[in-house]
Order: sequence, then structure tokens, then C-alpha cells
Amino acid sequence: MDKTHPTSRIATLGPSRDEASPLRYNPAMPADKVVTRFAPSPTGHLHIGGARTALFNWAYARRHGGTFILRIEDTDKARSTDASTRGILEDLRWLGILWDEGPAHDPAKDDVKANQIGPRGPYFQSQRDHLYKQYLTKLLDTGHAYPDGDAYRFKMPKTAVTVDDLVLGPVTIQPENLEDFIIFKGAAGGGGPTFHFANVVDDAEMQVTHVLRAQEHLMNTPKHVAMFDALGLPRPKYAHMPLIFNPDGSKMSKRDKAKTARKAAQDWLKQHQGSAASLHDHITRFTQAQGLLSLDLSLADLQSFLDKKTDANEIAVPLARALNVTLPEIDVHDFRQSGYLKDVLLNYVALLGWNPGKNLERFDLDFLRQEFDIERLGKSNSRFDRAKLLAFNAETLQKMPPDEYEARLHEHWQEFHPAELAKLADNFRGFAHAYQPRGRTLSEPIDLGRFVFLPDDSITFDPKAVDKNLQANNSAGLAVLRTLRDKLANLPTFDPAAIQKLLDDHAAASSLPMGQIAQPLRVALTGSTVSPAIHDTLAILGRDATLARIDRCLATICPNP
RNA sequence: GCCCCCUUCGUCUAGUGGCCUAGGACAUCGGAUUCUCAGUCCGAGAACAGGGGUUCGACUCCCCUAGGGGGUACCA
Repeated sequence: MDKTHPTSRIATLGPSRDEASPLRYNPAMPADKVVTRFAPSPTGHLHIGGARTALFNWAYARRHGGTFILRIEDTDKARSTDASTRGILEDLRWLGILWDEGPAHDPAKDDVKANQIGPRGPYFQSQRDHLYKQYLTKLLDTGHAYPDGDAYRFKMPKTAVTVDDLVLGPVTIQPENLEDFIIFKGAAGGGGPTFHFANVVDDAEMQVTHVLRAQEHLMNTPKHVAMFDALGLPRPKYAHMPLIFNPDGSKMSKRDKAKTARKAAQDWLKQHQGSAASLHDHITRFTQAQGLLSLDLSLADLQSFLDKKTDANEIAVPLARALNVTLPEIDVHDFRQSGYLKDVLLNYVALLGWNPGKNLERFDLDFLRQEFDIERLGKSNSRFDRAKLLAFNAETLQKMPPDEYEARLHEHWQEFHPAELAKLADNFRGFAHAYQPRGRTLSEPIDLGRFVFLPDDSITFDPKAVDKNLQANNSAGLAVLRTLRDKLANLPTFDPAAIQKLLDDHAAASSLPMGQIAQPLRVALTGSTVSPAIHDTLAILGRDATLARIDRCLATICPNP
């Protein structure tokens, strides 16, 4: 949480609309104070690139003791939704990027627009129509705009426009490349200001001093500064940041997830000569085999997903899971769900386009709020390297005190894996301990430790593992299992230390190397040769499951001993 | 097409004319440790897009070419 901005000072409403006097707006703030803003349009979740933009604007304001505004650009009435706004607020809050002015941090359940913080509101563009109209009149009156049909167009100057970008340096566009553009939509476009116009009016009204935004806006900037000039208002300073792409160089798009899932589905259909119905069947069976997850996916939903009629996450996720493919994380919420730590995510994403110099790479929000500067922003686009993010996340997880790791894991599972949490019950602590060095995200242990969550009679034994560890050497492995089975049944306390001692003793007594004891057990308990330390593995499963699985293994592999 | 921006290892980058036989991180590949996996430790390979200038001296400055990206909507 952002300690310098206690929630106690929120919940004051801005001045009433009538008090806001355009062109002479003068909030009770020092004019030289830094004011930045993050201005998402509420048409979906917060994209990871948007998170970086928000982060840098936040950090810049903090660094200079300024104000960070969150403004919702919902001028596109058709695509904007309150649910998106709510999601963006939640994502920002989760990240710890808290705004000084904008929608209330924790808005009313039924209306996100109801409570807003700060003197320059309202902070939803849909509530600022009166302002845009006043500015339009001004522009019309001074001859800087003219009607075009039922819309209005801004008249670009006939001279070159130079933008002094803080990152890129001066960028000059010649007048022949600057066309008059629509600032106010007519009935055909739904009426109201366009992005360019609302953006400029609001930046002016809110006295924004620094605009840090993605480089895709660079060519918009001549339009924007021309409007400031025409209005006789001071231009904010602009800093255009490089873009973030997928590892293959393609644009990081929300659709990537659906695309990946759909591709996997098509591959499956081809390979199995299947139909949507059989695929749905497969998903259902898979989900039931996991024994834990409840599936809420209708055949109709699946069909429309396959027909590209929807890209819904709720369909893509179970589909991908059943087909054993990993969906690329794109939105902040995806990363959160995948079990990335917010500090790590922010740290990594800050490194894409900014760095503190020297050989320092790992830092936190506090560091950024003290050290972030525009001078160290890069100019060239970068690719999002999930492997590096994963490595950062893994390192942070592994270095955590065990108690903290356990708490974080618990918290995450409560939200995203409640069934697994319930299944583990009292053994959760041991599980956390065993998987702290192994899981690179808070969700990865679920997959790594899949065997833990399967019903005892659903373990499938890997033939090669069975061959090598149970049947080889005249079924030496099976013999080990038989002796150990009863010893384990009679062990007074079934905890890691006691189990380890029992196995050590058995190794000594039988003069078998530990590998010839641990591996047969692994195969019996997990079906494979991979798991945490063997005593931890047994303890996590608990005595009942351990014995049940050994019995089933013995019965399955060698029905008649 | 036109306009604009960018260009150091596979990836993210350090480097602002001599400190560079180019540093770090992730990834990759070896080796050590261990009951498997992971982890940990040690080590290796890996880059200044190409061509012209400027300069005593260019990764660093200028130009050209090539490549990449963005923009070119009554979307934002």
C-alpha cells in the first residue's frame, strides 16, 4: 500500500461543474508542481503495457512531490464499460500504484462514477461534456475550428510543428503532413469530443505538466500541441516511451490468449478427428479426472469460442488447461492469476524501457519513486521475455522467509485455487515448504505437484519408470515397497523427520542406496520419478494416501506376487 | 505509398570520443553437489546492422543504405 497517500483523504467530491471556469481554471495547487496522469480507456482489462505507463507516471509524480491523476477516457461510448473501469482500478490497486485524484480507490459497488477524489474532477470524460463544448466554442470563435457536415474539424497551422520530446528530442512535422482533423463527432460518430480533443482539454484543465505515454502517440502529439497553441495554453512536456512486444516481435494483444487456446483446440480436433461436442467431452472428462476443479463451460459457449464469436477468458482458460497448453499472460490480471508477485512484475516491466544505470536490475517501488527519471528512458522497443520475468519471480519466492512464502501462497490459493487448498488441509504447510524452491510462481506448484491433488486411484504409472524402478532387478523395487508398506503403517508419527529416519534406517539395514528406496516409492506415489524429497513427498500425501497408493501400485504392477 | 521514430550478445540492457581485448542480467551449454526434480556453486560460448565520412582516436558525432516499429479513422 502506498503509505504517503492514506485513504483517509479521499472521498471529497470535486467542484461542481458550474464552478469550473474553462480557460481560467485555477485549482489551489502551486502551478509549478508536477502533475502527471494515466488515462486509460475502459474497454478491457489493464494491459501490461498500460501498467508500465501508469507506473512511470506515478513514479515521476512521486519523485517530484507532484500529483498523479487517474482519468478515465470513456469517450468511446460504444466500447466503454463500468466493469472495465472497475477492473482497471482493481489492477492498479493490486499493483500498489495509487492515484491522488480520480475515481475513488474503492468505488461504490453499483456506480463507479459516484465517488471521486480530487479538486479537478469529474475524472470521467463522459461527465465533462460541458467543458468540451465550451472549448469547442472558443476554437470556433477564434477561427481555429470549423464545421464539417455535422462534425467539427480543427484547423492545423500552415507552419511546421515541432514537438520537443523529452525522450526522443525535437520532432518536426512539415505542414503538408498535417491535416485538419475531427475534434467533435457528428451524429454518425455518436457525437461528443474525439480522443484528441478531450485529451487536450482535460490535460489543460487539469494542468497536467508531463505526459508520459507510449510511442504510438508520437504522431498525435503535433495535433495536440497545435491545439494547446491555438487555445493560448501552455503545452505540457511530452515523453514518448518505447513499445513492448511479444518475443516473436508481434504486438502484445489481448487476443493472444484466445488465439493460443483456439489454435490448441483446432490441433486437437484435427488430431482426434473430433467435433466441438467431443472436445467438450474431453474437457469435461479432463476436469473431472483432476477431481477438484469445477467446470462451468457449456457446449454452446465452446462452440461460439471456436467460431471466434467470443474471446472470453472463462472459456480459453479451461480449454487451454485441458489441452495442456499455457496461455500467454497479457493483462495485469493474467499475471496476477498466474501467481506473479506484483513487485516482481513491476520491477521487470520497469526494466523494459528504463534502467537505473550501472548493473542494478532488481528494485522495488520505493526505489522507483526515489530514482525514476525521464533521462534514463530508452528509445527502442523491447520484447517481453517471460523467461526473465519468471526467473525474477522464482528468485524472489525462493529468498522469502518460509513463513512469508507460506502466507503468500495461502492467500493466492484462497483466491485462485480454493479446491487445492481444501484438499491439502493440514498438509498445506509441508507442501509449501517442499515447493518453495521449486515453484517459480504461486500457481506453478499446482502443476508441479499435480499428483498430490489426484485421487489415489487416478495415478497413472509411467511404464518406463515402472520398468526401471519396480520391475528391474527381479522386481527389487516392488520388494522394497512391500517391506516399507508395513513399516510406514506402524510409524508412530507420520512427519518428515520420522519418515526420513525410517528410510535411513532401512537403507542402513538393507544396505541399499537411498536411490533404490526413494525411486520405487516415488513411482508408487506419483506414477513418475519426479517429486520433492521423498520424506516430504510422503508427509504431504499423509499416511492414508501413502498406504493406499503403495497398495494400489503393488496390485496394479504385480497382481500376483 | 507517404510521414515519423528506432538499431550493442538469442532477449533486456550498461556504455554519452580514449577507462572497451565492450560490462551485467535472463536464456543456452558444460562441470560439481544430491534419492529424482528443482535449487545452489563454478565455468564457457555469445553483440557494437552495413558502408562512407569527422577525428590523433569511434560503440559513442554526421551522412547514406538496410532492417524493425509507429502513424496515416467522426478508435483510443
